[in-house]
Amino acid sequence: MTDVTSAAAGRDLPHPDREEIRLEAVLHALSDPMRLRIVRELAADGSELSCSHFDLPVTKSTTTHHFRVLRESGVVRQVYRGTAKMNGLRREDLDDLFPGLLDSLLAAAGRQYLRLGDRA
Amino acid sequence: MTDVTSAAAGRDLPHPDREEIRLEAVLHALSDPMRLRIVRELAADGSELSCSHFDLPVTKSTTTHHFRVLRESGVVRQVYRGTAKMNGLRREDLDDLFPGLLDSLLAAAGRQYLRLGDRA
DNA sequence: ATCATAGTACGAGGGTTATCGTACGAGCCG
DNA sequence: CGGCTCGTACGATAACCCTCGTACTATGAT
Repeated sequence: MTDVTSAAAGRDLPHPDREEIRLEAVLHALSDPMRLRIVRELAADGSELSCSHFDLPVTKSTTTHHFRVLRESGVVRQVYRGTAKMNGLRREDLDDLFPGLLDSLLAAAGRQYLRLGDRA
Repeated sequence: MTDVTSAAAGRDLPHPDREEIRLEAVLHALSDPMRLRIVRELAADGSELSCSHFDLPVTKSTTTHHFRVLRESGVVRQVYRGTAKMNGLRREDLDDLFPGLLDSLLAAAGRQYLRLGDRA
């Protein structure tokens, strides 16, 4: 049986409630190039992605660290599914708290990418 | 004679060119509560304000530090006028680089203020 | 010239961050 | 079971950041 909602989905991780999300924390999370890149890919894809889907130029431990920062700041929602940990943007929560902000940020990041390319 | 454009206006400070402004640096600058507060006041007022106009709960040296971060990230433009140092938001530059971002950011900050009040 | 005001420079303290490496745990597959 | 992959935990390191105090410069007013 492969019920996604069963306990087989794995232990769950601490997330801030919507009301606990702070703008400063979100901006800090997004001020790191690696994390901004993760969020951009997440937004481009639209669905949930595993941590290992991202091919980042850092080690596994560092990757874990960045995803934790994103989760604890309220930017992403993380769920275990089997051995994989799936990551999804908390679009609804963020749009509710800060209407238009996420889209502006993604647009700004996209523009800068077009302007400067990959060079960090 | 009180010509504002004369050399009497004082030495000038290094600012990043518009094209050099990086989103990550802007987000980092705005992720500090003190600096976010400064930017909010600056936006609310609309005109240039001196450093000493702000009544921040930190020392003068720390205030100097925060304004430098804001200037070096391209968020504000600083100009000496007599003994005062005037600060203005770089609205045009930011709007050109990242259309809508500053307004979204300010709106988000305003919303959070209404929601949570002053308590940092 | 004297003094007050606005801000700077420098150095230090204490905290946080990004990064790594190695060792470990938890699900899956043969 | 045994091994593979995914991700975690922990410790270490080096860099960075916010804050302060003290000493200093520069401009304007008396």
